Amino acid sequence: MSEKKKNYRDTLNLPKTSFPMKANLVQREPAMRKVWAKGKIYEQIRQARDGASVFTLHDGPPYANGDIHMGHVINKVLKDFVVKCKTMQGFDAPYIPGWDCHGLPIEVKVVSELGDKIKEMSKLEVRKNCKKYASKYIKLQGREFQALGIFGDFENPYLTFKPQYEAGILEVFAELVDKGLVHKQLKPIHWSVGCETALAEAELEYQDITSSSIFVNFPAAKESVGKLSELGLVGDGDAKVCFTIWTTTPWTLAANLAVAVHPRLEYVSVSYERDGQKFVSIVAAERAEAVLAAAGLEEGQYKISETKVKGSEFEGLRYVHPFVEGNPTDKDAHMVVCAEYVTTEDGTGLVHIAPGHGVEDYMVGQKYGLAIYSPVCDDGCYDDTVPEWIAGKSVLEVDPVVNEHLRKSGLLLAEKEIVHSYPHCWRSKMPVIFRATEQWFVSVDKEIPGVDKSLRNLSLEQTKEIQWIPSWGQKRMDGMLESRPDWCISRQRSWGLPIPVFVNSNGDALLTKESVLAVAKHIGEKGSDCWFTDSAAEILGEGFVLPEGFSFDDLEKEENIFDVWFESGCSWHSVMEKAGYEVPVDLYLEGSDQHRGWFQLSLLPAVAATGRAPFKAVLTHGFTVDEKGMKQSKSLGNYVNAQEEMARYGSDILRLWVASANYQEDMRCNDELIGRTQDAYRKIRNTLRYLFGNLDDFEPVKDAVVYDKMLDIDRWAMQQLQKLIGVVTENYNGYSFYKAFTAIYNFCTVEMSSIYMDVLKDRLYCNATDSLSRRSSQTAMQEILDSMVRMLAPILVHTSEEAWAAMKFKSENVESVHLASMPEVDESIDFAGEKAKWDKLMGLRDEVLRVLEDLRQKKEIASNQEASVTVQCGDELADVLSDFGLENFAALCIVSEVKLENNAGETKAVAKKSEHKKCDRCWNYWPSVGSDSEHDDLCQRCIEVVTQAK
RNA sequence: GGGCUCGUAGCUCAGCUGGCUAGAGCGCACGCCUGAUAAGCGUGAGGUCGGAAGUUCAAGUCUUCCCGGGCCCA
Repeated sequence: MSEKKKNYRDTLNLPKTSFPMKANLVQREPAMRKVWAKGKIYEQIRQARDGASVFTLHDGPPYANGDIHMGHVINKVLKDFVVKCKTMQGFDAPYIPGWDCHGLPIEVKVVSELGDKIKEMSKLEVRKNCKKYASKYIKLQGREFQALGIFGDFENPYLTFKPQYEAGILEVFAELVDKGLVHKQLKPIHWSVGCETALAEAELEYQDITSSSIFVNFPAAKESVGKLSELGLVGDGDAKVCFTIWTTTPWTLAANLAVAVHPRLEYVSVSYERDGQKFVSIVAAERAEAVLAAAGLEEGQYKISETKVKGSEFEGLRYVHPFVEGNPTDKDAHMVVCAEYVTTEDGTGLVHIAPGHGVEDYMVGQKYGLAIYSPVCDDGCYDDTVPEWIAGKSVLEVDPVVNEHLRKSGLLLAEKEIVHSYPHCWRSKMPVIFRATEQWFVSVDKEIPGVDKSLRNLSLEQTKEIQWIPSWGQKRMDGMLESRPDWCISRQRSWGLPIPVFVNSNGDALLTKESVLAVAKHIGEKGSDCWFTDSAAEILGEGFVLPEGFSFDDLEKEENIFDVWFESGCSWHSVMEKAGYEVPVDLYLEGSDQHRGWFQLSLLPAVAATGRAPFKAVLTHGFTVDEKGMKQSKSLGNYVNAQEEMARYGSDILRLWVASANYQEDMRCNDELIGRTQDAYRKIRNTLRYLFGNLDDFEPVKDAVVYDKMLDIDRWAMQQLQKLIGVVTENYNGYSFYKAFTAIYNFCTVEMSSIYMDVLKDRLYCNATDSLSRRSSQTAMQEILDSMVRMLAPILVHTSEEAWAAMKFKSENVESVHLASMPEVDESIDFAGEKAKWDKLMGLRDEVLRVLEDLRQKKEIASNQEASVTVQCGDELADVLSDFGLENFAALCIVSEVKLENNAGETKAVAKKSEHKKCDRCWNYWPSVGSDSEHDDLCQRCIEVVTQAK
């Protein structure tokens, strides 16, 4: 008996394929990449698309430092999705990866690695080491990116230290100079004491720190006390009359030049006694009680004046600096001024002003003609213009000294500690100070000649022309453009592109469009090292005509370098425009932090130089967070190591994880979550494998069945495929990869695995190999396999390639699936018109399956094939069922028999164990089993198949 | 503190202009199959739609406030 059964097994068309169930991605992927590398796949693709419409995704340069992390993975994989989709849609979509190579992080790292050796090294030698360092990481990251299955011109990436790139930066800079947007100015900027350089906003990190916050009495000058008496604020002639200020940075008091009040705010005087000395303090009415509380004075110990005076009344009054004798500047100082930004949120309503140490202070100082006094050196220590007892001390450590001095002189009204968020240098991690230095700026508010608009306004106009994905990107960018200050583009370091300014002995700067272009030409040939080796004459060229007042033997080179953001912000020109691509490019795609960073700082130079944004569309993605939605960091221990994940699961899994998440929001990510995408991968892979297994004997040219002659359920499958292609196309076009993924995945689980492929088994396995019914389903399966593999190609780059290679027949005669095209919807296949019918049939099928489950729970049947089902329903459904055919519906439910009772009542399915015998070959319980005495264990269909085969 | 943004089952996502007992897939539980087999199928249990007020005949969907998260800034 068992022998007999075995024989029947051999008469079946069981799946057969060499496409393995186990992916073995970690082993298989590198081998596949070797084949791609050997065949120069990227070059092949570019050649194949030569002459096609161009789609330009311009790569934002990652910083050439460290291993790649999940942020890189998300960004680069999304970019690769875009490039591969566009390529498969027929575009010539180049991908030129780039790296940001200059800048502080590398220099700091190199300097610390060099240690003491650095003292004997020239700038040039330091730069050489930096270049070596950057190059190492460019190679490393390049390998890591390619290990993700990313295609691109990794042989010729763009690097911001390449001479031609540097020349491009200067060409853009020349335009800005020509338009008068570049100027030098003494201005407070963020200064890193640790790194001894100016910092850009993007180079700051905010951390909570504890600061000493102090209330200080600034004694009013004698001549001003009279005025205060007139105003009715001072009665007691013995009292020390003071303007009371509050500050969280005591060290800046040394540079104090004024006290600001709000012109329309009301002020009062409070009288009290301290250490036997009577005081009268001027404070904002709203702040009086809070100030007194801070000073530890209780009710009865003080008196608040009835009189209230508007701040504007104080303008021009004088005070005596609490510890600086005389005026350290050559301009006016130590007076009360008015400023709109003074608030009563905290403090006293009087603000100490140090124009050299705060942006708002600076602006107030400009208005009142104060000096920009900044008595702090590069290393963060006071110079010798301050009182002797603090001269030379580090401002980061001097606060207690200042406080103590004030306490001794009786002017410290109160002191307490506060915790607040304060900017820190991203490299040295030290608190940043505000310090006025001479820096180069790009003006955002100066009118650009010819257009009569400022760079700010012109940029704001441009954001309207850009497609922002998601759409709120514009709001975000506009907000930043509206509030940003002038762009400080100079840095005082070695590792970067020098700002091409020459100075003569009069201190006049040579900076013209012509001079910058002349430098650009020289640097484009020799690289920026030449700035440190060559003479001004060599750099500018012998033939350069100097403007009046300059001569070659009286030209010093400035040693400022550019903010790296200015460098990467010119990539649209250095990389794209110079290579002949049209600018604006089609797409920039980065994390949403780049609204402030690369997007904005590319927009500004481009708008300034060309009047237009450098991109047509900007797509941003969110960041990875842990499973609870919290920020990931190594110190919190919730950090996901991209290298480990790749080594554990393979890059197709990582890519599938990227594809499965909605990148517009934060993406929850940990090892478990990535591991779970393996389940989805297996389902997709097994779906492909099943299709492969049943197509082994199928030759389309010979066996294919035209759509009209296909079986109903096969046409249904074809319809579902068209629907899927439509959804996937739409979502690939809209960069909604996770929606495309969901559609493909659900197609695999529901339409294919749970319905179609299950239903098909009887027909595929048991019908005659060459029967129309079998060929019909194979035709659909071939089409589905071919389309699925192509739709999966942008995401599962390796697996789809493996599948493509395993396909005996393909819709396109190309070696790699990445050279193939995306499937397109076959408009002749109407799935909408058939939907109503199928909804009814599938609904009824669900009902039948529920009834069968009941039967199974009662142990009356095991497999569905053992069941006989009776459907009771009304006319409408009965008609649908009759048209479809009861035997077809039985096949759809994988039961042996379906009977119909048109009882005009509500729809109901009844099931029982079949009364018929089981066919030993197909396991169906059909009436025909046993009707043939020669084959009493078989059904009629199987008898025919078995005898025919002989 | 400010700007932008997000918060629907354990996970990934649907829920259009407010309108039936809030859906899907995965995962989970239970069961079936053993002719896709380190596979396949079925059934089922899971949700105060972050919270609270409000507008409305009706709110996951609109308004306000609050809570929590993220990015950027101060």
